[in-house]
Amino acid sequence: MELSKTSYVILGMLRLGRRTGYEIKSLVDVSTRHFWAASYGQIYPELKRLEDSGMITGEAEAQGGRQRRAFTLTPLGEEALEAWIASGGSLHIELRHEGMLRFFFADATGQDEQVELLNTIRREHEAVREQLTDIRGGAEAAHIERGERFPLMTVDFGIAYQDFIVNWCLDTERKISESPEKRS
Amino acid sequence: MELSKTSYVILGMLRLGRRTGYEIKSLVDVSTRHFWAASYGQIYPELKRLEDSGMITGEAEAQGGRQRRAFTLTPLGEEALEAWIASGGSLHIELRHEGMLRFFFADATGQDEQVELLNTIRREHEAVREQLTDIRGGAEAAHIERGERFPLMTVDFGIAYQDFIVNWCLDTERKISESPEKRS
DNA sequence: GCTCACATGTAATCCGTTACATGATTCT
DNA sequence: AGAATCATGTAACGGATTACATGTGAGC
Repeated sequence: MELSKTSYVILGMLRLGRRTGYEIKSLVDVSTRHFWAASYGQIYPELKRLEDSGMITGEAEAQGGRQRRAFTLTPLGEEALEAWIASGGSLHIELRHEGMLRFFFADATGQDEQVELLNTIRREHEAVREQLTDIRGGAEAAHIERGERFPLMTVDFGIAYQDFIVNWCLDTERKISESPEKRS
Repeated sequence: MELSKTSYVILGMLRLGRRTGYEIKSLVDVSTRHFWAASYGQIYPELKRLEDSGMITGEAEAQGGRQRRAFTLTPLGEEALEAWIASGGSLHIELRHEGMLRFFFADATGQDEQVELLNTIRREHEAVREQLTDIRGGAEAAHIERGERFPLMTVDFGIAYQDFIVNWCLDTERKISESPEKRS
């Protein structure tokens, strides 16, 4: 049984406790989103498949009239999760960066546009950096309260990563501004 | 007329000279692939669409019996390319990193597996770094011979980016090895 | 003669997002 | 009363990869 990466996201989130599809999505949005996103359109069908294969079990919680199905990881699911984390082999690593793509072709424009492009890129990454600092508190709390170290280390990686790109933008902007323009 | 990002890749590559679909694909593989990949399954249909909309023109080159259609950028295509590079607004930036995803959930495994995971991640990025250094010579030549600065800057960004992650892996490995394991 | 690089394309498939449809509960 | 949040799901669509099908030309 081949599990998609996104199904491991679900298994991983359920390992931290009993959760609904909605809660999984919310958690993803404040934790893994920056290196692995997931939408309702993936999560709900995948929950069904994982239940069918016995990796998770869902129980309806009648609280009032609101429908709500919370899922728990089964031993089988936990095993699959741990095997995936520990499995060697190649990783799916993929970057799509429209900013870098434009930058690659930026010989086609003038210096002003080049600098403006770098500013646009930098602003995007600064915004993400800010989101990550907002999130960090929660990850820190999870570390202190429940001993979960890795979510915090992951957020800190994310912040350092955004900083790296922001600084590259600033350095490169300086470099471009200083050296004379040669329009090709 | 809405162009996809990948069609701009094609326009951008054609701006550097007359090229076949095959050549565009080869070029992408040694230049933009690390932040924007493209496959034949996208390139050939997209060439057709771009030709239909008048952004590029293709001419058959009868050299021997081998079929070959090389494309050139039209003024319309060049305009579209430049407008895209200079256009502000939000950029499509997306990262999918299975290594970070596993790392996020790594509280579920032991210290040995955690260290091994970091090694796996590091090795992947070292491999990409090596590919980029192989490419760099070509980008440098393009700079010196044809004044194309941005491809070289982009490769250098890529190398620095890989180095950043490699170093993070090394730092984090040290951190994990030093501090006592607390299995949750 | 064989293999590799050149060269063009399409079909099936996968993965993922967006938009839509529906409704209950809680907070202001 | 109205808005925001909780909650579940599906259908349409888009973007991209993989595998397949086909054939030429150059070098060993």
